Amino acid sequence: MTRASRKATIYDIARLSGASPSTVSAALGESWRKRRISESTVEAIRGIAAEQGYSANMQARGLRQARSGLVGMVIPLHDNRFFSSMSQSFEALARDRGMVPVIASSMRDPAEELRIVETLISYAVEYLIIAGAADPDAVTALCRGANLRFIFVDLPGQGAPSVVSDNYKGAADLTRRLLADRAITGTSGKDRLYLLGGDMGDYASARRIEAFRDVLTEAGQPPLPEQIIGCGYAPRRAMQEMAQLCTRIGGLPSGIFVNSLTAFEGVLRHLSGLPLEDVRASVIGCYDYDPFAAYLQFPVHMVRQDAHGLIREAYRMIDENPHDPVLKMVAPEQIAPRTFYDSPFSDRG
Amino acid sequence: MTRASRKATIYDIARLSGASPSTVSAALGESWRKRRISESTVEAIRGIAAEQGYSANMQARGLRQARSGLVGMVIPLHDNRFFSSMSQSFEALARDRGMVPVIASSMRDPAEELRIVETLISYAVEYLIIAGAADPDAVTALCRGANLRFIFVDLPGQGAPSVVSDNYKGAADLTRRLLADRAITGTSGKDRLYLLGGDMGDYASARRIEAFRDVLTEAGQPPLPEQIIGCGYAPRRAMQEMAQLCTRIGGLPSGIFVNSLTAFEGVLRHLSGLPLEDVRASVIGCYDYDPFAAYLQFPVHMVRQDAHGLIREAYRMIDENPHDPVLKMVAPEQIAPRTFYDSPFSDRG
DNA sequence: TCCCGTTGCTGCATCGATTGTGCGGCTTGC
DNA sequence: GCAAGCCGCACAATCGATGCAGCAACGGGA
Repeated sequence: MTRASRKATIYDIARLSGASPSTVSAALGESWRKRRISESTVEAIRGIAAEQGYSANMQARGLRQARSGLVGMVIPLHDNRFFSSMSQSFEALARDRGMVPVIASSMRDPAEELRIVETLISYAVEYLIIAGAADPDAVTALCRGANLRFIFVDLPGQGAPSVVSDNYKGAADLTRRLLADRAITGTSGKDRLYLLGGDMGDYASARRIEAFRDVLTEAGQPPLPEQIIGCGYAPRRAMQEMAQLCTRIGGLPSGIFVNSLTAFEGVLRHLSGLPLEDVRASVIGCYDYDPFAAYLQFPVHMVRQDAHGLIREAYRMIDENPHDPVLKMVAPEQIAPRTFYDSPFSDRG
Repeated sequence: MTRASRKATIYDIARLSGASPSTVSAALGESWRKRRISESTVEAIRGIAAEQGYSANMQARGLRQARSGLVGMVIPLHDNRFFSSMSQSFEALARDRGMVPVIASSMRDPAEELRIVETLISYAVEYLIIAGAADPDAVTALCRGANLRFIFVDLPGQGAPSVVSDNYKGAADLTRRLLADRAITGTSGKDRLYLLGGDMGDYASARRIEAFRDVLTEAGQPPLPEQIIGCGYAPRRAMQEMAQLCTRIGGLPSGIFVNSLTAFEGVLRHLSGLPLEDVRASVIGCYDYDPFAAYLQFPVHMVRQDAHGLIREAYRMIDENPHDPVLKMVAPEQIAPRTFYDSPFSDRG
């Protein structure tokens, strides 16, 4: 730019090129052939535009065309392996279709989540993915009101298109693996399998708990209420609950099913204060995968949720735009202790 | 909305309320007092707006006001503990000042990075933070041309305001810790400290390598060129280089300074195939922190970069808007092996 | 009664890009 | 020689929100 006071507009380019603004607009876009602008004019205009560092004002274009080019996604947290993998896939797929991704995190706060959705609607996002929704019904109402195409991921919405992990199968398989790894009789407080972490109320946890319950029941040891500790996702809270549990039953239980990586952080924190042989006497599973967590001082059975698959299916559903709300399931993957999973982005870092 | 065909506008509200569009605009905003709109009118209009599920069109507002309410940040990757922590802080601080954060990842591709910056400029972001820039000079040129306030984080730009980790100090301290932990003579290929990961060309790695070199030199064992293996950040590549190194020197070296968490993933992958006592004979450090990596089967000296602090300083610099470009340093924190760090978000998950 | 000030609101231009319509000028056909 | 048609472009309306300037109505003071 010769004068850096302001961004160049098509009117500036028009003045400099001697053409009209509409000609400039056409020349810089795709429509110049249709509008019968001569190639020489187009080239001249494009030259000047490049010289001036012109770039279109998307607010003006969006206003006129009633489309913004934005796709939105709401996640609970950035700072989380599962959701940040989703972000990576979401962004890649958005750019593949020439759209600009906008990702916002709600901190699992329903009010914040709603505020974010409203904001994204204000910015006229064309589609919206809501991952791990805190209040799916309110979000559904908002999106319906704004006539916005939206889709839930990880946590489904009532009567809204959703893509979720197959939490039941993932948790059932993990529970079976834990039972197969150690003989657990279920006859004393210590000799039981405990599930720790997650909210009783949220869909994913509910399905996992259901699976946990069913598998234990099949195995002839239906779980007592105190075997299921839905203490949320926060590391600190999980650590406290873990400590309490150990105090209550007088030591580590035979097996622990940890419901998320963040909760596992807290559990690990507790375990790290115990003698290693005690920890190794327990069998430990975690519903989520992390390469470092896979190689701790004790073996951990893990489940890798297919973040990329979830997002891919979400986009597919957006494209197909089904008349009736669909619930699509994506299978998670069981990861044996001490195993590395090759992420699609492991050639980057 | 009574008819969900379209989003309500101030013109719809005006029609329904019998007021004029300008009155509606004022009533829904902050300026109704200044414009002497009566309180009763304001309430009536707000009632109707709420009923209609009205929300302002930010494209129109932004166009008119020449401000978008957006703040942008470019990061190399979402799927990375360091950068996703930045995202979390960036978003929290943006919302604190009533702005909407837009985060994009470049995959460390300079061309993609430039395209993203152009896009963000098109959307009229008001400030831009570029973390881990792949091509700082090109970004600087673009932002200057668009008259945009921008700031580099983690990797500084020439003659542009920047906030970076104190990589020299962090790496020097880490190197010293490694040397203090094991007697390393530096007299044979195996009995040396190796640095692995990062790009020789990028600023952060360059400073760290400089520190590594200086400390080793002080200790009387100036490093050979082959002791510094700048193989990038990708796990797979780091694994291969690690394997090659072991082949070359006939086993694990006495010490390894791993330059990033992602490279450490690859290193771990190699180490996991070796007998544990061999691995434990080496001293291992990683420039980055992860709670699980802190509790592996062997001790790891870690460095935690203050992502939140970096972003906080970046915002501060944006607010202060210094005339001359400044380079602000933020100290990283040394984390002893088997130690947990309490993140500011560890009460969430 | 006239003038002035205040109150409460409306009209209109504007931001930058897009797009339907239209208008000269030149070529072509017969 | 005149109508028809194409070429290459300009004009003006439009998207939704904002904010300046101004207008009608009303009250109060002289």
